[in-house]
Amino acid sequence: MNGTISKQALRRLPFYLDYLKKKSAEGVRNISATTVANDLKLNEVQVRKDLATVSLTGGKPKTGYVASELIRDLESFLGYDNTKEAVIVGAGKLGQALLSYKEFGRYGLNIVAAFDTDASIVDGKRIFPADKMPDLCSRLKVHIGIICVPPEHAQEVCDRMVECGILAIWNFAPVHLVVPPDVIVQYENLAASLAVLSQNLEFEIKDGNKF
Amino acid sequence: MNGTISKQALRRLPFYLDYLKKKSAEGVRNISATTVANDLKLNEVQVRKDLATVSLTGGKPKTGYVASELIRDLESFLGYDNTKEAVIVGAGKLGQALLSYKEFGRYGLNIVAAFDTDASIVDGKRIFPADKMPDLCSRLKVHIGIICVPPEHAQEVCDRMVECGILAIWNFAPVHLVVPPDVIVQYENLAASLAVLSQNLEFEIKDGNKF
DNA sequence: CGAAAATCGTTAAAAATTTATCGATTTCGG
DNA sequence: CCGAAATCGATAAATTTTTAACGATTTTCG
Repeated sequence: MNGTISKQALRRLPFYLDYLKKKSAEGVRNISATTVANDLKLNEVQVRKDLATVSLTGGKPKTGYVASELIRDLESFLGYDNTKEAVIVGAGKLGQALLSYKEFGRYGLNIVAAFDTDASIVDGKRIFPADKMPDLCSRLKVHIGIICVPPEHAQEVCDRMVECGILAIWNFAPVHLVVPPDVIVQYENLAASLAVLSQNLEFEIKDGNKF
Repeated sequence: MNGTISKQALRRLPFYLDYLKKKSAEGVRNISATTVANDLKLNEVQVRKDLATVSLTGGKPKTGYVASELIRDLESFLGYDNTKEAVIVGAGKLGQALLSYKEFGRYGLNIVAAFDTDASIVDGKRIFPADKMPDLCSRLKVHIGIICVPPEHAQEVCDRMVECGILAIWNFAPVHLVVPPDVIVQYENLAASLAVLSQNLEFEIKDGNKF
């Protein structure tokens, strides 16, 4: 309905999508924002607003949204129907995990190659030596780079990516990256999530499970 | 200084910590909120406030904070000096990656065991059959559970964990989990991060790198 | 010593996000 | 057909988070 969306709301959309797909697979045809909110333990108005932003047709009073349409609209909004190419640098455990994560295809992300210092093969996919990156990125017009190297090498890998024309970097290394203003970095920070979890757990234990 | 902290701020703390450790290793003794903010591209007041909440001694005008003290205070605040035990269920690629991620120890997290349907060995660590979990969790008083199984099995693993006395769940499966009110769930949602990245990239390309 | 520069911590304003309220619309059951 | 129940979409209030403004303190240097 409305094109703009907040960053927070954007992060909720994949949740809705997963949920709706599950419901849809269970045979649900129509679904209301109220139901989604209850099941996902979110505020009803928030869900309604989020869905209104992405839905083209809108919902109908009393019946709600048509699940299949809503799924389609969410996928479209999230760009899942518009595959983007990406490369990974760093084929350690994490890099390998991402490389063999089959689901990325459904998220519109196609990992076309992985690089590391020494070439090898993971899950049937070749790992290329790092110096092949520039050529490959420019030839295939890859704009997304995923960094999975140890923190001390992250910045140099980042610099290399920028030289190769990468515009968006998904950084799994726990360091801040310095990039030109036209390059965006999305930090994937396990420590940050862990911090939130631990903090909450601490309260939980301290309060003796009050609630 | 002040005990309360916002969730957002809490997520920034590990960033500061990584940054400060790097600087400290480079020989920096004193550091100001201004410098941190500039290097990390954050708002100066925000950084100052964040640091003020965790720092016991506070900073001094003109010189800033003593790096080593600030690091200590951050680690203490984040509970990194107070190790918590955790178990992983699901020893696929992601589970293995987490299991062999050496840095968790520095984050106050000690993964004491991993479980999966069939027992095996990863990185010198034994993977136990899932039915051993209840016994082990209760004996070792483990309160954190990490879910790395495919989405369709996440809820049942979650239920099992709750039965075992787990109080906090770090969920890497892209599904919402239903838990009793005294159990907390932290979702680690790769798709959500990817959505933010893609969305930003789209604007970037559309705007022709205006900025 | 004393003025200038840098930084701190606090208070206040602005912006973003979440939550509440309400009238309008659609379906269902009698 | 008509009233009750459910849901939508929109507007408004409340909350949270970020950013700005400012006086106070400490160091540096002429």
